Amino acid sequence: MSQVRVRFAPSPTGFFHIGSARTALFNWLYARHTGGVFVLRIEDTDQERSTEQFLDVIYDSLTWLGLAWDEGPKVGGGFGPYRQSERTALYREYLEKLRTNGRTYEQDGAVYFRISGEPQVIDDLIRGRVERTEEKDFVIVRSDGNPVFHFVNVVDDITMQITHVIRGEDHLSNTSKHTELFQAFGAPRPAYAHIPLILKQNGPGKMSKRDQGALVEEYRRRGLLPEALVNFLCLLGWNPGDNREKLPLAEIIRLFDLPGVNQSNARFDEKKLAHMNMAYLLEQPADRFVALAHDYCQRQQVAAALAAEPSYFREVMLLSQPKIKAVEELPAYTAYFFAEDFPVDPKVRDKVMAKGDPKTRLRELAAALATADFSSDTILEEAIKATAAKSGLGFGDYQAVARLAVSGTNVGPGITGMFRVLGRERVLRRIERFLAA
RNA sequence: GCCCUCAUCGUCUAGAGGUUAGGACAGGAGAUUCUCAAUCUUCAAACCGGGGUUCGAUUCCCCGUGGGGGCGCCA
Repeated sequence: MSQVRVRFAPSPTGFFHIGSARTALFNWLYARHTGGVFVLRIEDTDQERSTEQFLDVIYDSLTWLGLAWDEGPKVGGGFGPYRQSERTALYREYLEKLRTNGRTYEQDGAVYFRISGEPQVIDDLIRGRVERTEEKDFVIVRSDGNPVFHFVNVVDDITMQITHVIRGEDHLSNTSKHTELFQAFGAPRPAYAHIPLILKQNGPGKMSKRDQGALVEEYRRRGLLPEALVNFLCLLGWNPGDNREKLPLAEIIRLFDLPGVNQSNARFDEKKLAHMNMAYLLEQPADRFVALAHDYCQRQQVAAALAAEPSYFREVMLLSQPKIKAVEELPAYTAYFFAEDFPVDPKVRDKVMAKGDPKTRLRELAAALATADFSSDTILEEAIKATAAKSGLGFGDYQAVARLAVSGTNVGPGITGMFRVLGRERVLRRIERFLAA
């Protein structure tokens, strides 16, 4: 059997949609699974709407997702060029074939394709047998001379020797147009696999570019891990056949196959994506996590964090890694590590100060910390416990007020780690200031 | 309107002609911790309706209903 050749064929007319990402992903997975070739083809025949900016969005998004193409723009290949705007001679040639066969006619300056009207039957790898009869002749070249999608799509699939067309279900009804054209060219047609659509999470209809969470670029900007998004997208319409959900890409590649793809549309669930992202974030090696945090701070221009010593920045981020759910929480979560004028949550203050004798506790703590060893969390913990024991109290009686004084809030990493990273001087200064206020 | 397509917890899904219909996210309740998370335990939550076929259907078939898509000189 000859090598599998699949293609992802976006048009650069807007930002990169999550549905496009999944279509690209399924094509890529199938190519990797079968040892085939993943072709990127740019469908830019709509000159009105296509732009170079959106072309870069496609390249950047695919690269970010880790979906490298084997043939296509930038990497080349034996079936180029890979932008339809550069293949006009080929289209003219193929149009001529139809013309000589008497399958075209002109009307209002446009070229129409004369359909056979025969029922078109496809044996879809996902949906089974689908039969549809095309009823109307359709335009294949616009009056301005530009060829139309259905035509160029088929010509390119023929000339690029595409073996499997994996695309969204929104093309299922169009397929009869395409098979008519394959027939007219006398060319063998590829196998089809129409994957279900992604529906918007609220309200009716499929996800569109305007919907919340629809753009890949958005996730990237927010610091989402691409591997988390990829894993999540795989699960939208496919599963490994057991109860596993978070699984390595290599394992997905090994198990992925077209008949395993679902037939029903799936609703997008950002909560599940967020959970997946957290799971991946938790297991990131320290260096990668710090790099992600730094990238994000740079993009968001978090000046105070960026101004810090790299080793200090690293300590702060590693302290936060097990506590956060997303990189985008980092600036707010770590603000008090990088500035003395951090905000104090009034509600937390009222609550903490209402119970017991917090100021006395804080004075006792300050006295102990003045001589304590700040080099390790456990030593600090022991020191605080010893102080508490003198008053017949426990660690918990000091924790809340200490946290409030030093960070202004009631959420954050453990206070011992917080103290260690901040250092004695800063911690004592904050406590003094708090007691004086 | 015509055509295509789909149908299991709120959501993503597993499942099989006979199952206590399983898992995950979200939600509830506990446990744990130094707060908040995470983690662990636990609760609640589903086979769209009607006809068939069958000893038996949520599973197979038909109809209906509901959802989604297509019907562009967009892709």
